[in-house]
Amino acid sequence: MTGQGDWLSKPATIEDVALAAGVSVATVSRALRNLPNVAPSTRERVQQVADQMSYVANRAASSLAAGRSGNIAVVVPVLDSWYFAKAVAGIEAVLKESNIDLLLYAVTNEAERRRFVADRSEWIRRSDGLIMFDIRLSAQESERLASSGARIVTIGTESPEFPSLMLDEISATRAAVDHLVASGHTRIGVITGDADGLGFRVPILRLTAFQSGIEAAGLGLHPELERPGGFSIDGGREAMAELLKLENPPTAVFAMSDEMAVGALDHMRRNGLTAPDDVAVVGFDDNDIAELFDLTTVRQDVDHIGVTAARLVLGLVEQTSTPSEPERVICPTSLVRRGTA
Amino acid sequence: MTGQGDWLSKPATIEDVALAAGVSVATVSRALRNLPNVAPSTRERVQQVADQMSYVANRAASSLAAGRSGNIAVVVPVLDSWYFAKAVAGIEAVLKESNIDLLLYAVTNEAERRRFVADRSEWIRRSDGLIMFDIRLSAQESERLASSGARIVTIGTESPEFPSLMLDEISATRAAVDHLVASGHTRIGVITGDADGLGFRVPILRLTAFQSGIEAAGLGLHPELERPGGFSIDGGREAMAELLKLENPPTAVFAMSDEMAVGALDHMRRNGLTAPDDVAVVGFDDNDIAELFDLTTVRQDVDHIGVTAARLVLGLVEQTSTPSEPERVICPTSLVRRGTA
DNA sequence: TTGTAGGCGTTATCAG
DNA sequence: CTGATAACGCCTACAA
Repeated sequence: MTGQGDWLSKPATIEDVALAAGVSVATVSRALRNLPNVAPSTRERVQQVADQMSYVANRAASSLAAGRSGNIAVVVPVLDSWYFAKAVAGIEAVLKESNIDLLLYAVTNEAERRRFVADRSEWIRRSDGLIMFDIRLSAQESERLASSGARIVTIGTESPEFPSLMLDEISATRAAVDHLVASGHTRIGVITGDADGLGFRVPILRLTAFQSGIEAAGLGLHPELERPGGFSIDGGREAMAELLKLENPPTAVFAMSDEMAVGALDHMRRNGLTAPDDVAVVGFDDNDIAELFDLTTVRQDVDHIGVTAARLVLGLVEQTSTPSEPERVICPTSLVRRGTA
Repeated sequence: MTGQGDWLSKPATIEDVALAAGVSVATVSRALRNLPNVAPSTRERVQQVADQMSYVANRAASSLAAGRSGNIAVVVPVLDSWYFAKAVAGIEAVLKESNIDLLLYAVTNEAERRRFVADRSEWIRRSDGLIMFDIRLSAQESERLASSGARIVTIGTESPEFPSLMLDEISATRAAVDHLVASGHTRIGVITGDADGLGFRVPILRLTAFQSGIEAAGLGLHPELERPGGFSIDGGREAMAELLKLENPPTAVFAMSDEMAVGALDHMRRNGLTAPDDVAVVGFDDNDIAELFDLTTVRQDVDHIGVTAARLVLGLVEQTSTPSEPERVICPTSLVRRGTA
């Protein structure tokens, strides 16, 4: 029982440390933050005293004085999905190294989205930088955000003002479609996605790519083969049900997420159908359950996306000057061939 | 194009508003926070001026002055798992209503855990309250945290100092075991869990309950039937592989999470085995994929857990006095009977 | 290398 | 009901 840890039950302030170490608060501040111009011996002594008093700078105070909050905000449309959970995990890991905190916001529907961009200054000033996933921004909105001094990295969306991370949706989707075409399929369906009218950009890109792939293969476009699946298992199930009810059902289906693909497969199984014999299925993501279903899918490295995004914001925060041309990172994808297609 | 929104490209301060409204900063502060003792007319005018200047209080400044950070920290052992993602989503939804921010920390291994409790003051003072999931705390550690003034709600763990949320692990597990026993099984295996030596309390409780269930049924305890699965799909797969290699393999298996159960099922399928004919399987959680695998499992309402935890911390933060007896909430579970057992 | 002191933007106390 | 005015705890020129 040492008991020397706590300081009078009230947190020690920088002044307490200064007093105890026999130096000025300025020196303590510099010493503890590893700034230059501090004698090694002084630094060490201050360090020790601080440790002994278990001193830790008051975040609010230093934020106020320094003008930086010391945290990064992450905005996602949903939390409880494989993709976002994984991405956030990647971000957290990076931020932790820099001792900066992660503020998490969910913008799950259009109403929240509007409020979010409307109250921009409020959110922006709670953090030094933002990572926004798939949040649609009108030209005016992103312009305003930028002029509000926001440091933002967008994922799944692009705007002229901010650096962004995207998959090469075109070639990713084309890989899936081409694979299906190469397997001899001529009637290919697609399960698209959106969530609560948030106007995701990604499914639009994928649909366009899908269509161009179909046309490139000399196959006609059939709107009835395009069904929304809401990026959920249930949605995938229903979409597949609709597709199979068609007079002339597809022999292959591309789902824009593994969840939807798995839902589709489940519907098939329940009706005694199997992939790829009855209908071939390709998913997107390569999440944990893809392997369980032996699902052929387009893999993306979500962890890497999170890590990269985090590094990007940190870069944005460090540098004072905004680069003329915001960086655009394209993340790689690859087709994982398994049993369903 | 109104253009009246931004204020000189620099955020307006409370003083700017006061000046523009012709009142003192004190009045502005009171008016905007809906405190009493402000003339309705005054309040309205201030409100308008503030809106027009799109003024929003500086979080750091008010935190410093008020002594409250305005955010709640959530500490989880992993982010990218169904359970935690879902729980955090529930928490976020509640906090959003109170306009308080969510700080997310992952404490994924023992080293991080140690650091976390060691630097307690640092974390504690970044937020007004914490929600800790499954983080093991020694008596001394929780004592210190409490005396550091931490307002904590624990989930999956209990300590004398803090309110907590737990499942009734005993009866939940017993429901699973009893179901298996009732189905005539006499040799029942269990796939346990832990993650990176974090010393989860939950799997220990479940194991104890499992054992007592076995004994209550008059069946002998067989240590070789207890296998760790690390709460992952792969872990479940391997555990089942081990169990099946036994000279006298179990005819039924209880897995402490659906992930592990599904992994186990996958291993069986690959070896031409099916549930429940070859081996009956019961999982725990009832997550999204449980239904896909027609998995009999113990359901818990994770969203509700998150919501309740959030309300608890908020309560802790509001009230100044700590209640003598920390609240203990027991969340309900139920056995969902499907096809695998 | 170190110290002094002004300021960061709010809140809260205490008069008026 | 409203207005001064100390804190709040730290950072950062500027001096020394």
